[in-house]
Amino acid sequence: MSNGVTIGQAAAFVGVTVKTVRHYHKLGLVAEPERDGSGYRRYGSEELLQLVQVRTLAAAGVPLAEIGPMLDADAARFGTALTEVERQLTERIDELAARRDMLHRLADGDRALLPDRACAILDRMPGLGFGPDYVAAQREALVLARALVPEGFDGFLAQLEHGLDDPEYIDLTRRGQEAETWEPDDPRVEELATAMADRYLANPALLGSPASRQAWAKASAQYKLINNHRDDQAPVSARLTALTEAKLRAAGVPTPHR
Amino acid sequence: MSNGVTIGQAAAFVGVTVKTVRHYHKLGLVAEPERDGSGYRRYGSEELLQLVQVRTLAAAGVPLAEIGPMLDADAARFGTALTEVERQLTERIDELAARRDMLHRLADGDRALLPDRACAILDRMPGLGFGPDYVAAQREALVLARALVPEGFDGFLAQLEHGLDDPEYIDLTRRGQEAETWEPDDPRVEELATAMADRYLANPALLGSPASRQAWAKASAQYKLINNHRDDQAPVSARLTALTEAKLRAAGVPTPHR
DNA sequence: TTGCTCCTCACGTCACGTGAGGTGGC
DNA sequence: TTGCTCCTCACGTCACGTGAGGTGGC
Repeated sequence: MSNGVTIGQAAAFVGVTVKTVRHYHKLGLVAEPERDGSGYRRYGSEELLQLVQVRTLAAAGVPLAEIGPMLDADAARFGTALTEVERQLTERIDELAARRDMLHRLADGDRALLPDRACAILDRMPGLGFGPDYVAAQREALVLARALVPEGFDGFLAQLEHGLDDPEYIDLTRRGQEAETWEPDDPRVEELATAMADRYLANPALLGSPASRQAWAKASAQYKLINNHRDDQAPVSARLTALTEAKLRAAGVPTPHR
Repeated sequence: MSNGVTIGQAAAFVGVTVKTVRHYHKLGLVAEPERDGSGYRRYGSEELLQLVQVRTLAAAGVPLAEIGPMLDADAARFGTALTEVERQLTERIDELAARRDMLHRLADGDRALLPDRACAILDRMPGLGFGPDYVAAQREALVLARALVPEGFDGFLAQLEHGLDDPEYIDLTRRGQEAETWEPDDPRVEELATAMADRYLANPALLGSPASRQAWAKASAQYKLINNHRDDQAPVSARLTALTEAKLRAAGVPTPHR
């Protein structure tokens, strides 16, 4: 004479565990069905419908505490709530798809931290004669720049791209690399700084767009930090940069204060 | 002189809360960075990379307890683990997309419990002269049948479809509906049962395919339950069904025992 | 009789979040 | 000085899961 299905069958029907069904009962999301002679719950289609409703909403990410009120609301408000949940689900799906792409970039660590455009720049450097240490330092600087001054990042990338398209600038930068093996007071440092400043003045794109320069001017503390980061490992480069900036300022080009 | 970004900047960079970053430190998933003079954590690109790695894996659904071992493994095993995680993510995404479709069906409750084919059958019924109570009862029976005897469900649907394509059968069934207003011992019940049995014998598709009949024969307990479910609300129909089945058995057609 | 399902109740777990109570930086 | 960020430590929360200790059905 027992009517309806057991809790195990009901759970299997909607694809959850028995514990989950009991949990929903405890929270009052699904009405307790009648019991049979042995005290077993017996689910009819009424409770099965409730169970499917709750599970569908829960699986879509709706917090259990919101599901009760949703099901109690009238059809109109239930409908609008459903569309909203659907929108959020679509958002979640898109986000997960983006995460999947991110997993791909994780395969080689660097790419996870930087956008493609930045990776492309770093990828070009070894072919242009830059050593691994220099490229690594540039990567660190890019990562910190992106974390610290996101609004100036695109301009920074453009600046670097202009640099890699300017053979004379590349040449000077490569000599700057070698400078690390010189004594800090080597007169060639001063000489190289002058050549660098001249090159900047000859090709102002290397200094960045006005918008980019403004973003960095506003973030002088961060600029300092990113430079310090490199300077700790490369004292001669630090002096070279300082000298070059001084010469640029002398020529009327504003530079973030160090 | 402080090197690196604060915990808040690091958290914003990877898109998590400060608490989450501290949580990862507590679990040992991200190395504790150096502290500055005030005891503040200062993140360099090294720790930022770790943070991005952990977050990317965690956001992809990898349990935190598994992330440590994954990152400690060599590149080859890390790679295979990554592909596996990627596969699972794709699975999750597909599942969420299916959930979204399910939400759509939830908009009108019935459709969430039954596949399209079953809904189509129920949708045809009102147009063929069946009352809302009868359609509702059929819906309940379908829901229970799907939950209880999934392997016999498709056959059950086919049976119903044959019924809706047989005008004489429809006519008899509609009269069965009216019978609910008769006295249980009205002689017309007997008469109708004979006509029903004759119709079944004239159009054996109404009885279901051999495979379907076998599935239901094996599940006689469930068959009983589904019938009882309806009979509670419709005693005359119960008698009508019993009489019809008796006549079919007398004609040599096996019927699940009630 | 054995194994499977069911029952209740209490506690555990996972991935953080909340809040207390306090200090440091612009 | 005010508001914002940072610090630690303890406890809370959400959606169940685990396990104890027991009964019912084939």
